[in-house]
Amino acid sequence: MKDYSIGDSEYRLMELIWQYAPISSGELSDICEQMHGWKKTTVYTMIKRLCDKGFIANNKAKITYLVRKEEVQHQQSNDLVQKNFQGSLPSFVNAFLGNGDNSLSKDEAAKLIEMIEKHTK
Amino acid sequence: MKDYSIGDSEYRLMELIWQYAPISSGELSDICEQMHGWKKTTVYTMIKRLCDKGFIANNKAKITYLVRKEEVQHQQSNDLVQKNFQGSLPSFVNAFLGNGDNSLSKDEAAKLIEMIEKHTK
DNA sequence: AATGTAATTCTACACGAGTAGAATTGTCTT
DNA sequence: AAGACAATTCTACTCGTGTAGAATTACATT
Repeated sequence: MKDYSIGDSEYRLMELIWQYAPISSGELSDICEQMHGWKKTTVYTMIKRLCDKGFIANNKAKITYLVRKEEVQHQQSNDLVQKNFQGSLPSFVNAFLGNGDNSLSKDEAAKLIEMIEKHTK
Repeated sequence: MKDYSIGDSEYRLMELIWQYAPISSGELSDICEQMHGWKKTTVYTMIKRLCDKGFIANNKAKITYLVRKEEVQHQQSNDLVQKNFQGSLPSFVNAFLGNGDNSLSKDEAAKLIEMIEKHTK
């Protein structure tokens, strides 16, 4: 299993790449300038590091991603639940909902229950 | 709202503190030596940093916690879901469950559904 | 070939977290 | 008071990440 550890800013960059790929590094740096105020060298540094980690590829200034967002999210979710809740989804949800300060809409509840049923053996 | 950012090892130490508090720093360092192989100065360093961050207090070598585990977990869960899933619990659960490789027991499903219903408006 | 611009790498500094040795302080016992 | 031992702080080094200027390379246009 790959290691999907990634920092905060790197993840924000990945989100843009997932959204726009394939995209040129130049455009990407422009977008980051707009959205986050990052200097272009900063963006290039991050691009390089993400390449080194195997998240993306950069061929002739065309950026493509090598891992899908779903994979990363899946792994990160599981890591967190594993680390903080011994892998128990109910424990996580319990912590997430807390005491009434978080509540769900009808629609969200329906979606959740449907997923739960689908994944129950 | 307080900032509950905390590292991996620090969290493991917190878990012990939540479990055993109030406990002396000496005992704590012994336990850490056993469980994690940490040198006592390492433990004292972490204790100090956790004190500085306001997570715990150290009075006359008696360690007590200042924030409950539930608070930290609640905040961390929400941070993650906010950052990666725009606050949507269904999106999180969807990523967590993935494609069949994660499945729930009858019991877990029941617990989840109960919680969901309780928190649905 | 010379120049201009985009792309990329290099280098560097800062900060938090992980780790731990050295030094210091505190306290208890004799 | 002196010595022993526990408690604590200081210092320091390593990594990953965030950030960005300087330098270099690549390419296109004159």
